Amino acid sequence: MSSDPSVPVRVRFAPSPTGTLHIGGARTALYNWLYARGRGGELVLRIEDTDRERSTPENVEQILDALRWLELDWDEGPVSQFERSERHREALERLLEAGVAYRNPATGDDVAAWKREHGNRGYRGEPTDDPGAAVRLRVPDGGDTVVADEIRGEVRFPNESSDDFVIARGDGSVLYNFAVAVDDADMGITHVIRGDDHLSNTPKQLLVMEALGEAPPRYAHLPLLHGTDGKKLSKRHGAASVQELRDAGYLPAAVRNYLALLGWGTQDDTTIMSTEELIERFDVADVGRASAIFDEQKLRWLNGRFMREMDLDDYTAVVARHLGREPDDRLRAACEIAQEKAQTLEEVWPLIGFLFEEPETDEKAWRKVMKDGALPLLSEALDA
RNA sequence: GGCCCCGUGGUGUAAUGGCUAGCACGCCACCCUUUCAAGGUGGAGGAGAUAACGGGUUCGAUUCCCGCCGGGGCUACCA
Repeated sequence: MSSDPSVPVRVRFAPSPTGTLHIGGARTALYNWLYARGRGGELVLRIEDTDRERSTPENVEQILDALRWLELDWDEGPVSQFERSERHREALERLLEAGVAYRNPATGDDVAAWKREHGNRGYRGEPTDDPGAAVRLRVPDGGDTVVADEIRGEVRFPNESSDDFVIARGDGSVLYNFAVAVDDADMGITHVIRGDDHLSNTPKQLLVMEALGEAPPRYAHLPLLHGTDGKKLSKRHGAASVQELRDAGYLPAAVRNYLALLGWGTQDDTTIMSTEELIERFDVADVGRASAIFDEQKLRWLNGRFMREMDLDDYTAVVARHLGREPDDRLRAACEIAQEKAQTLEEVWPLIGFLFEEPETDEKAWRKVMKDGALPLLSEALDA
């Protein structure tokens, strides 16, 4: 991604704590991290928790936990967006006073009705004096709002078809698209790297920044990750969370490598890369435009490669931690055998477990095999 | 419905206005191995009417343009 080298890169990862971090979010975090680390820039972690209904401390902790496991560190934060409400309120007041934003009581149904009468043009409402009404931003009637995207090029959104959208609730609390614009500007974010699902939100954020007199950052919208059903990956569709990957016995380094390859590739076909190499080679401008499907088979293969390349002491330590055992000599000896076979940490125990615990005898199976006097026959063979 | 994005083998990707569209995963076979893996070698698979499909530009298009179909996103006083 090209940018003014005199301005240090400053990116942010801004998840909303409405559930666990799934692989789509993890990839977004990774790309931001790789980009920042590759240019000596900074990564800010911001928690988009303005939805008080769905945001919980547990979910925030889940996200931090996932990030730590992935070994993706950040330079600032976590910053709670909700705790910045004073700043948001100030900015909102400014727009209200300038007349760029106005209070309006219209509901979603009202807006839909208005649009039906106006040939689907963007909603334009009348200001009201009611201090308890929601606040909308005035969208210009003509022209386009254009998003200069590093991955997709210039994307134009005709203003005429955009509604005057709500930026604050009747109680004065601000909405997502407003808070994001204010925060990105305030925090001096230079590059916004996020999922494609935000591309349609970008003109709104651009309009807010313009109203505020702020210069916009650069944008890069990553293609979304889809499930095998072709649908957007989400928690609801059972998308794998980062902690599930951990429990399944994948190595953070392998996950980083795999995730990096989901939407991005090297020109020379290099597949297996250390994190250092990833940092050196990755550029968000080289990310593809098409959505990708998460393929666990390739992750397994990649993970196996990483596991086999570890030295035995590290390997034993990692296995011990996964199993909740002590990395003693016995485990080390067992690991030596398992290392060439296992693709994931989970696969290690089935391979070596018999060395640590008495195997259970399946009575039914035993009887089935030992019928017809097989036992004396075998004993005889053993003696001979 | 409106606005927007996307479309290279099953999956992830690479290169390219012009040799047989490359690589990886997966799949098949063989080798190695007491077994299973791992590893090695080779192969099938993108219809010799190949890049969803149909047009166009061009001497020539997967690559540029248009259309269409399909998938996806946004369209909340959610994020």
